[in-house]
Amino acid sequence: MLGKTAKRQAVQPLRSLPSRERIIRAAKELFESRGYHGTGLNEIVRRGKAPKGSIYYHFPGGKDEIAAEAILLVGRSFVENSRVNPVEKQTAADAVRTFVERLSSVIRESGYRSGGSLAIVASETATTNEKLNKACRKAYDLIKGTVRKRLHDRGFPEAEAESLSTAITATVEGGIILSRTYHSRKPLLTIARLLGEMLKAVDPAARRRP
Amino acid sequence: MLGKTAKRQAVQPLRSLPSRERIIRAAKELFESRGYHGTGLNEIVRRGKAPKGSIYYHFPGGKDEIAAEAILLVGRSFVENSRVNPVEKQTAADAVRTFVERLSSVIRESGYRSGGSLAIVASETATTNEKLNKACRKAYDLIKGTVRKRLHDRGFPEAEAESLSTAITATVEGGIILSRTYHSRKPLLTIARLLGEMLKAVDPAARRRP
DNA sequence: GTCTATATAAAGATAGAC
DNA sequence: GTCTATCTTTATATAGAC
Repeated sequence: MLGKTAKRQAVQPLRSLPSRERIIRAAKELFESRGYHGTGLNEIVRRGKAPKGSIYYHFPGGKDEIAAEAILLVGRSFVENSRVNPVEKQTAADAVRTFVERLSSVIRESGYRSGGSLAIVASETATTNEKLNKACRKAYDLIKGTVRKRLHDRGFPEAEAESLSTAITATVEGGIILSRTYHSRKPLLTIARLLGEMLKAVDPAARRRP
Repeated sequence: MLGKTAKRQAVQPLRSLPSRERIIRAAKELFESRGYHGTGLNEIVRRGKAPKGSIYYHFPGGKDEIAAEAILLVGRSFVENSRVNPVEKQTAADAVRTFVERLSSVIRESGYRSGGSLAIVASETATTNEKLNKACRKAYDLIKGTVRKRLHDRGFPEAEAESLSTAITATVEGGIILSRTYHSRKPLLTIARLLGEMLKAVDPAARRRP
């Protein structure tokens, strides 16, 4: 457990939390649904209820710096979220299935605007913005690393956990895109089921009762 | 077979082919790597070697109309491409595996700029541009329908072919994003292998020799 | 830290000559 | 069908008062 001195500012160091953090969160939400190029600084400060004049005080690097922080927040949010929701007693198959099912609910509740996904910004900046490309890699490393670790904890060999973490991440990202495009949970629910079946079939811990 | 009167203008009706078609192709290529919002009309006409002044003659609907055509071209290109490359004698597992492996080569050769993917535009416009959202659905319908048909031809039951086509499409789309982000074939190659193994395990035609 | 005002560039779109 | 010139809007970014 953490001591009493560890307040709820684990991730961001010690800087000004209120305005700066609100800008990052607003950017994250807007990027998720409209992409990097489709989101203006005006929209960000409006949504974040932050003063426009102070943007370049908090982010001397401008839009790029905001985006890099927002992207890393996506990765860190995933890690944090999967740390809070234990799913310890579930098999790998059940854990992935329920995670994707919940994700599909969250996306539907957002009107298919949200997605918790890096896919857009990563695609937009893969070969056109080195700084943001690096940020996206870091975020995917966080997500994939978390998935890999969970699989390994459940008895999957290192190499297999690594491969599966890539496939699971890719499938879920693609499923998010399909569900958002079709405005329907169905693609993600189909993927939840198939990923579960696939994992059950290859789970070394589940071979006891096939 | 087609009669001699059917020239190579199957898809687009009878309009002016040269300039208009070049604009659509240029838009498709630019959207794939930079997205809808990240691509300007100036870039499109420059890349398509088309006169800027004639854009609104060919596309009265402006950028949206160009984008809708470009998106449909992605879907039609996939169908056409999979019609030209027969892969008739392959199992479903081998067909998918070799397709994704080839795709990873194409993407690498483009400097990870290309991707043959709708993912970006679909994500950008899922809830912000109804016209383009519909175009993206049509394109995904074409892609998923082709995959589904191929699976069904190989003995997969209708329902299973439908589910698998969703999962395969999603996984490949996600894999494209990962490979482009990491500037590496590895994610797609991993996915090619795992998709192949997964399909082999569930292929009703392959149960003869497990 | 926050605000207003503004510089500067680029976007999408139009008009009208040719 | 094509071209140039231009309108309007919006974008990122900066300067400087408070």
